[in-house]
Amino acid sequence: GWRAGGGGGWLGSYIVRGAVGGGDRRSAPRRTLVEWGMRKHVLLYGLLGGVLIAGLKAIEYRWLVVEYSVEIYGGLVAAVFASLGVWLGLRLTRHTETVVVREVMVAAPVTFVRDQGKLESLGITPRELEILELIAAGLSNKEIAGRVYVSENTVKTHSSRVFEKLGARRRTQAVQLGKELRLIP
Amino acid sequence: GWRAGGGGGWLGSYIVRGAVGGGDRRSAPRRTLVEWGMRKHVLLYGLLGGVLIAGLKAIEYRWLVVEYSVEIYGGLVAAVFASLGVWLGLRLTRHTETVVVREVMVAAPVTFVRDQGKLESLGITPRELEILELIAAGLSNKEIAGRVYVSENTVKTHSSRVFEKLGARRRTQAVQLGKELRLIP
DNA sequence: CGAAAAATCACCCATTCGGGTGACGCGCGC
DNA sequence: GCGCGCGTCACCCGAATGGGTGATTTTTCG
Repeated sequence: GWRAGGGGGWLGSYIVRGAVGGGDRRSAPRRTLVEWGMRKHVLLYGLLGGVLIAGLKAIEYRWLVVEYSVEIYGGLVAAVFASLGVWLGLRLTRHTETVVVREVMVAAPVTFVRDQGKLESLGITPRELEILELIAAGLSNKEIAGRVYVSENTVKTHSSRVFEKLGARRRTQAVQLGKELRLIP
Repeated sequence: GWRAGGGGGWLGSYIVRGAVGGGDRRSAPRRTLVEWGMRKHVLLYGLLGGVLIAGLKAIEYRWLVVEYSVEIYGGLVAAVFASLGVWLGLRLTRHTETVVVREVMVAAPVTFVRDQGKLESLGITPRELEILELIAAGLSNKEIAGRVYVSENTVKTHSSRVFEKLGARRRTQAVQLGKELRLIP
């Protein structure tokens, strides 16, 4: 015969110490949460051990053949505690996440900011810039004149001035330079 | 007394089956590697179990008081298998990584991708596209002619065709449309 | 091979563009 | 008040551009 009470208590305390030591090393960063989880696990573990012992003791007086009880008992204990160990191990490391931050190139919404400094340094007036924008939009001088309600000659004057200030000899070149210098989007 | 040989073998085979089942469910994706690791673990596990049984049997004939051998045996088995279970559980889930992809807004190096579909649907030839690009760069027909080693008349023909295909009436408009349609950067 | 597509070049004509000059009015600051 | 910057407009002229037609050569592809 074997004494269930003494065995159960001894086993329980032993496992408790082992489990606490292992868990504490692995989950150092989040101490508070893990410690609570550990206690819960330990309690559950000891409880299950006690239930097992009690169950085995009850069984002993009913069905089991005495001659093989040691073997069966050892096997059951090993199997159950091994399973519990695996389960506990999985529990302990279930939240061990390795966060991998991967930077992904995302097309940034191109917010155009006009280079006011370059604008002033070149001496380009607001009206001239407006004409340049309309030129960049692909409008002819006549169309621009109609759009801003001035004569075509005025548009030509403005465009000539802005070309001169940009150092451009053609309107396509002016557009190209204007985009490069961040004067127009 | 108890029979170490029979007990060891029975325990070993039981644990093996339990461990294989658990590991197989959790690590389905990387089957080959894990299966090898599993076998290693299983072998190690069984081996340790056998060693334990053998050790216990040897100990039985030397020091231990027979009356308490069952209790001690059960406790040792439980402790060792519980530890092994924890260890095995940790092993099995050690590489469980949760990859968190965090998208970061980065000033996108504007990778221009030409819209080949629109290019073909409009029937714009490579040469015409080349001329359009040079127009967008702000070059005159004469400059383009010198750049690509053809006569100015040829450049005019190409530009006329590409204007017609784009529905543009001026080169600035053609440039604007070309950029909108993602034909030129 | 042979047809279709692409590339090349020429000529003509009208429009647009670029450059230059001159002028007028308006608002702002010295 | 006067100068200055800015915006406006006009005229002239040469160059560049756009549009059309026609033709030849080269490349591509069935």
